[in-house]
Amino acid sequence: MTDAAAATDTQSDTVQTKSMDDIMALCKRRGFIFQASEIYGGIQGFWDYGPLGAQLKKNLRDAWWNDVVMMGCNGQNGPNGKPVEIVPLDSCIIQNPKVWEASGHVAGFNDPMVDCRESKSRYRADHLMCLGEKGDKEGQIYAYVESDDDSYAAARKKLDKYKKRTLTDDEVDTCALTDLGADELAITVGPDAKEAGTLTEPRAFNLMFDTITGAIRDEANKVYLRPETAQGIFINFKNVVDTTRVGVPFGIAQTGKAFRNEVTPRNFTFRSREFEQMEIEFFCHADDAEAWYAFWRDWRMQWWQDLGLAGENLIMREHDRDELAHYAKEGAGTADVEYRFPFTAPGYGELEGIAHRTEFDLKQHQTHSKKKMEYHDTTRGEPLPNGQPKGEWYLPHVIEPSAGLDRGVLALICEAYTPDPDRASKVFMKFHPRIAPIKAAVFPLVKKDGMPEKANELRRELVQKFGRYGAIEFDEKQSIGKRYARMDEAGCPYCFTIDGDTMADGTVTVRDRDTQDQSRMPMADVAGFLAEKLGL
RNA sequence: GCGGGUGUAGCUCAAUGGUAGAGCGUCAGCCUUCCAAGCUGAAUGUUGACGGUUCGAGUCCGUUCACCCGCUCCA
Repeated sequence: MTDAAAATDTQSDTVQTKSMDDIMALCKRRGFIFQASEIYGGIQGFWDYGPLGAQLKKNLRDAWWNDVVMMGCNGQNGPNGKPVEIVPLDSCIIQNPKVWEASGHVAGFNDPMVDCRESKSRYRADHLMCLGEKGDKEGQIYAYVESDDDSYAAARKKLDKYKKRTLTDDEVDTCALTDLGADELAITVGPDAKEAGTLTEPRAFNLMFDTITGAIRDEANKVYLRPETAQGIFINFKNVVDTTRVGVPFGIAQTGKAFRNEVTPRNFTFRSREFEQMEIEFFCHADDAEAWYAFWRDWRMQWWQDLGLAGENLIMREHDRDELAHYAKEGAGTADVEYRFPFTAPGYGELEGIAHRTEFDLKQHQTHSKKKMEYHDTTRGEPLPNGQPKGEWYLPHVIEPSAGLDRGVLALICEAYTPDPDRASKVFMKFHPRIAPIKAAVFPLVKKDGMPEKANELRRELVQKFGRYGAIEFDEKQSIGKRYARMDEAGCPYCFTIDGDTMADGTVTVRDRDTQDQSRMPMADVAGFLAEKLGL
């Protein structure tokens, strides 16, 4: 998360006034999200989706799948002036562990950490350096943070004070903290500590979950649950190229679960240990990477806005060069689509990252697997005598728009949550009709005079036409006000009510969730009305 | 991992160490021609879990689990 652009939030404080506790209570009450394993006391970092949540999540996933994959960025042309080509993939959660060695995750996800008992600080062990007087085996050693001048200066100062004199650079010896033995660690003073021996032994944080394949528990058969779906795409790059009539530039898209053993799962579903990603790896020539990066960055922002995350709660943030991931250092850049959640406000939390990963991943897999990953581009190269291009072999660059499905759902829920003291439910969920889990409700005004039968006719028609997009509710119990109120809390955009006039002239009342306005229309027009509202 | 807070019905919350309750919601019935109306009734709890002190623990103590906030972390 970041608090960039946080300074401009004074005019709209709608999000800040939304209580995350209230939102979580509604999620439980209406069956959007439950704590996983709740009856056994829960389990940290895992959440289950209830009936409404599951449908909401599916609607968001479907919207992504349809717009990205099936329609190739909603049918628009890419920067090359041609339709954007995307093909789907569904790769395994568990792969050969060498995949994660090649990707850097085995090394990167095992950073040993050191805690300081005195200052309560935590450091990455490989980021800590130590200094002491040359040749001194027993005097105190001072730890400092690598390439942090202030931290180094503080350590030097502490050393001088301990030795009661100012040491010259030549008299000082430095080494990595990870090279220290237990004895030496006991006489080491932490970067933010005054006393020696307050640093713990470096402890590995296993950020990848592992398990074991085969019937026998043998460490040699250790495998990992994927921490990102992306690698499944990279390792299938050649398969797709060889078996599908796609040519660079093109993308491979995939949705699926990923797992990260987060040190501190927090903020409802925002940082879960099991989560679902929606990832595109878009392959293009290095020369075109910058244009494609800009294209994806802009379109992905637009996409989230079109789903209802409009306004100033959504921002696009380009990363500073020094905070880029290792694979993106040399690229055109990385940008995040970020949403201002109640728990991040006035800062923002990441929904999707668009990164230029260069050719890093394909190169890694080419090196580790010793399989050629280069693409033969027959549209490039010098023209041959017969007029055809000579062709060019290269490792494509990758633009990766990687979105968090669960984070998207959470943002949609937070955005939709709208307190309204003037209405019966006191709150309603203002979901965009396209992603609303319940698309419409049909009510007989009273349970007599043939109204339930008539209402059932309409219900049946709507289920047949729209049931694949979401639920069509039918309710004949209790007062009409209660039924409207229930639908408000579930976020159903339109309710259709059959009354005495319906029996006489065939018109029904349509009630709008957001405005609470009511108007009449012929029952025969309802399906057309709903189709238009759902964007079908 | 550290510090602080919280945990009682589906939800929001009460309950001096002394019989576990209310409102809302849910369900059933009556009533009802457009916004949780009205009436009647019903179901729902090992008070997060385990242990201890006590004649007696939702309440006090210990441990543990989960959630929230602040650090930390987030290839």
